[in-house]
Amino acid sequence: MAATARKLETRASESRGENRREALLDAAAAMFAAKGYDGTSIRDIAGAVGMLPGSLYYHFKSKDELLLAVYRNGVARFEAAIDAALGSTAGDPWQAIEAACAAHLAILLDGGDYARIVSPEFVRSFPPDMVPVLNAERDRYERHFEKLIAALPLDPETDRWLFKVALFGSLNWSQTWYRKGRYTPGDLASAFIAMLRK
Amino acid sequence: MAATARKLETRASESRGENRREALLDAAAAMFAAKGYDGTSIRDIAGAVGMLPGSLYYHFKSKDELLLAVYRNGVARFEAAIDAALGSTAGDPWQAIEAACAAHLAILLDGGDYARIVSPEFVRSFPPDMVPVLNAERDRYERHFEKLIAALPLDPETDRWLFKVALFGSLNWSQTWYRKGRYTPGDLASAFIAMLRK
DNA sequence: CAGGCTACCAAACAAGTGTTTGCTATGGCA
DNA sequence: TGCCATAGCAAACACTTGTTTGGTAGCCTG
Repeated sequence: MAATARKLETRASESRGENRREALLDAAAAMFAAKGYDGTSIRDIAGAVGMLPGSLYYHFKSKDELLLAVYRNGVARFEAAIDAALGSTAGDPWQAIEAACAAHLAILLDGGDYARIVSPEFVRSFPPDMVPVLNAERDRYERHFEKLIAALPLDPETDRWLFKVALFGSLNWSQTWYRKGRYTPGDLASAFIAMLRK
Repeated sequence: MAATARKLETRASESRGENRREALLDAAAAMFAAKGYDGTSIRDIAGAVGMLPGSLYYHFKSKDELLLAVYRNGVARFEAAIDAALGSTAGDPWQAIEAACAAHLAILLDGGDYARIVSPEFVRSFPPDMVPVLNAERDRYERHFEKLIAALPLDPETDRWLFKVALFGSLNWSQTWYRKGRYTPGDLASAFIAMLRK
């Protein structure tokens, strides 16, 4: 999408500069999301923006670096979403975590191609040596949730680590079955939290 | 594992017959689990059992067919595990579903290479036209859990479909973080069920 | 107008992919 | 002894992959 080449653009600031790099990123995100990392070739990505395969290497020095850029962009969207959600929340910890979950689900389920790639569904299509690097990016994001869970008034015998993985499982698993229409991300967030709240 | 060629076997029933086919299946399962479907080549699999790439096509007529055979084997292990678990359970529905969850986790987390491939983590490394076929196999399995959830005495306003996906999320997500030692599959099953039970 | 930088083209590279084909050693059966 | 299915070898097929290399328009600055 938005991949038409603009050959005859006269404004130098548009036909040159950083925007072709971003076009490559957009195309890469879309194709990674659709067909996985190694289901997508350099030729596919370059072709989508009207470029030859070799030219991509002017902007990114390897396919791995391109993946990392796309992945970072995806994680950033999640972070921005929960930052925004938590900014407008009162002090109630249950309300706060529900808002964070709703924001997380909104990005996960309908946040565009960048966000979809962050899902572990894609992990197995990544080069093995890239996986630790990418996971580190995601772990940083998950720490926001650990803080929210720490503030929750849970039963003393409830393991907060297990609470976190149970919640994250419910949230992230929804990507495997969710279809637009029946539930909104907000519906799911409140339902999941209600099930875990006693 | 168990991939040594037995050239000098005299017993015909061992050096011939179906056992080379099973050796290929074992090798394929191990390598798919380790490096993903398209991270594994026909040459890798054949080489692991001391065969040349072309020879594999005597046993399987395509790489896709090999994948399907491995996947079916994986699903069968899950089914066998919960069948066994439910056979020795009393009538209490909460106890029954906890037993099923424990069995599911035991296979998911420590059930060998066949079972690991059933996880959606691998979906993106499969050929797109195979995905519906494979999902159909898994859906059949999940129906066992729907029955168990239907028998649960839940609040009337609890959506049982959402209950199922929340539970499955918690269970299957554990594959992304679980490491042997700290928790047993049984620990996790009882913790997850306790969180969802009011 | 000269020189250099940006952004890209054109073409090839070496390696790896799934698969097909023709042939052959082996053992069981008539 | 002759025959035939089994199980695999050896070698190639056509194709795709990520990446490199040398060249070159077009613009900006001096």
